[in-house]
Amino acid sequence: MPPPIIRIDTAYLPAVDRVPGASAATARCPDCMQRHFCLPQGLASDEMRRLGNLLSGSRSIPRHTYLFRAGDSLDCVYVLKSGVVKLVWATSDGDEQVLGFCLPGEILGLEALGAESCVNGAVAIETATVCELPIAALEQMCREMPRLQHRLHLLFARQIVNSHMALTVVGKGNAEAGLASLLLNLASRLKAHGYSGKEFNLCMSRTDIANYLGIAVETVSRMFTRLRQKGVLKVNKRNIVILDPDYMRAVAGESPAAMRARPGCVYPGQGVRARGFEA
Amino acid sequence: MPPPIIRIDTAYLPAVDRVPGASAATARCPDCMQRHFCLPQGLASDEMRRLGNLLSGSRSIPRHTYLFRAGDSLDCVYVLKSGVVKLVWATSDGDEQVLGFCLPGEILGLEALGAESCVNGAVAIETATVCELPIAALEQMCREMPRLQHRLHLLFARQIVNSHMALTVVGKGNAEAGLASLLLNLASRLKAHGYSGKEFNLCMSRTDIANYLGIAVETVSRMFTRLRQKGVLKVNKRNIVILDPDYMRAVAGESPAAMRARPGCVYPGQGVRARGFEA
DNA sequence: CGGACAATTGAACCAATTCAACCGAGGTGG
DNA sequence: CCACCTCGGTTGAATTGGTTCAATTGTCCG
Repeated sequence: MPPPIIRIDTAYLPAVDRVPGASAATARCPDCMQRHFCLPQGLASDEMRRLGNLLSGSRSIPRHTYLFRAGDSLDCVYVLKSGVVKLVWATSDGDEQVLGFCLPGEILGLEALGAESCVNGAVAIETATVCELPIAALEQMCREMPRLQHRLHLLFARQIVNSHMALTVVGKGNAEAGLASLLLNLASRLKAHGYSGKEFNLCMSRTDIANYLGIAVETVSRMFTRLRQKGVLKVNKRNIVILDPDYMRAVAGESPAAMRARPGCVYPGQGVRARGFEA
Repeated sequence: MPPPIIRIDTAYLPAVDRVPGASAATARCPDCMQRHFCLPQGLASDEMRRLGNLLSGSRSIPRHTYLFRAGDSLDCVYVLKSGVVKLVWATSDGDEQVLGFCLPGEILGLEALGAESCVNGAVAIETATVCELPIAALEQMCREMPRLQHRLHLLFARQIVNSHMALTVVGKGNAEAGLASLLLNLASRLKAHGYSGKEFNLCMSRTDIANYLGIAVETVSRMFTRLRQKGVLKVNKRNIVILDPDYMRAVAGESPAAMRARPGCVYPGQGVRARGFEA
């Protein structure tokens, strides 16, 4: 029987990308392979060390178990070191709604930071390891370290933008666009964390994807085959290769082309600098 | 010709709820009618005063003008004192995607806080007034005032939760549910800020609603008439009265089951300690 | 008044759902 | 070892909810 650590570090990677030696499970921030993508990004080394000392260690979350549940009052936020976690929340009719997926290097539980309890749960899709960051200490440290504070705000903001991106795509009546967008999003997030932007393993089931995109499982399946038949994707079970990123972007609607000046809308003039965002 | 201030303060209110004397446009935090719902909620009076001094004054945003645009680099966040603002972002094919609506007392521009530039724009639907909060000063003050820091985090978290709620509703293939949910959401947010939870004026056009919900305008119209025919809503132009909230909640799917524990509150932990959710 | 725009309604069409059968992989137990 | 079951995934055929196209009304505003 293979040691579980193998699956942990490589679950979301194609075989070729595996980094065999890097056992990140126990590393503190300054030694962690995620340090350049994770919360402490941009911190000075002593700041990073302090942040690392804050961590109350790593935790391993087996597949299909909850990291936290709706209604839990969190006193920590979590940084995902490896594995994949899905964010869910329960609808009144008993089934769950998938809100998003959390990839390695990303942060979990921010949405509960100022609140007393969390409205959504987090389930490991693929065996995961997380760092725990006590909220009180994190807030204290943000007060002392402007750079960390700023970084935290950036991560907050990203989460919002990410949700916004999901909104633009989900339920636009276009299943193909939704799937394409999700795949591009996952690819680029993995790429941002140092992995291949072209090939990756989907850790989530078709059911989860369908739930997230607000479409039926059968439709997800059909869209995969359609994209495969068009030669845009190579699909082998959950291993995905993006063959034609341009086409993918085109069908996805390419949400944040936001930077184009739109004629037909008035400009207040006062205070707001439009200053041609170069195209 | 009626003075514009009338429209500003009452645009989102049914006539009966109007508060004629309250000209909030120039008030500083300690005197502002929004102070109990807005950013400084829970602050001590001297803290509130300090925050108020930070404000670089109020700005008025005429209808259909941008508060900020995608690509702008914001050095302020904004607090909406009156009016309604929609958050939008431009898709590559030239049309816009409505990401959400911002109601009085809510905060704008958080999503740009840590970033270099903003990916989404903000347009006044109804003539709006905002307070400007220089980001640098706000961050500085958060470092000095833990309560404010915590409050800011809460507002961040709410925005995320709000996006999540939108996600669960949009594109569930059920237009009626989407509309019902939006109306309930608006109603409860207005209620949370001291207005009627039953009757209100929709400030947004059917087109905006359709865009936001990811359905066609015609469908929005049909859903309105359907809900009206069922006796659930009273619809008069943009004036809405919710006659049967239970039915509304039922069709809306009532996404976060957890949220039913606290009636009248969309957000997690609105200052209220909500321990133990049943179920 | 006339033009532009918001909203509503009707009819035809189409994409995605639903219901159903099927396949392969994995696990279990006789 | 094979029979049996379950589960995730794919595919087919029929149905439907929402879109699209089109026409109508009403309202605001120059």
